[in-house]
Amino acid sequence: MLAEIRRVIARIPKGKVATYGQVAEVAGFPGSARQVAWALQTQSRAIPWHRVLGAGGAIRIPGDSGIEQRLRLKAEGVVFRGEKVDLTISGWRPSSKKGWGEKAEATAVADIL
DNA sequence: ACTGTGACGGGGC
DNA sequence: CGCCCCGCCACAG
Repeated sequence: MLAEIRRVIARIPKGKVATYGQVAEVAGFPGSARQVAWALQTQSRAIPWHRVLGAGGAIRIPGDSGIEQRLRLKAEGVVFRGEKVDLTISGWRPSSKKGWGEKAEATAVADIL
């Protein structure tokens, strides 16, 4: 479980973000968003933790880490609309077939921090 | 085995 | 917006 979740998060391209629920679903555990959050707390040092947000593009991390997350995301070009991220622009669309979807996918893993 | 706790999410009001 | 409730699941007591 932890491994799958970690793999999915590692695929999120720089400049894009995914939600806890989305990660859980793609990882094969639909409905288990909490486990994604749990995974992040223990694995945060090995994956792009800052690219995972709550539903609607909201930062759910309390305290300074939340501030840090916002800074990191802005730094990589993620578009904010108020306190939340504009998912229609910066939301990650896994293996979207065509259209105005995603281009990079392999660009992610390398640039973690 | 049982209960409480969340970096969660969706639905209803 | 905010609040409540319910489903979810690994983990700590």
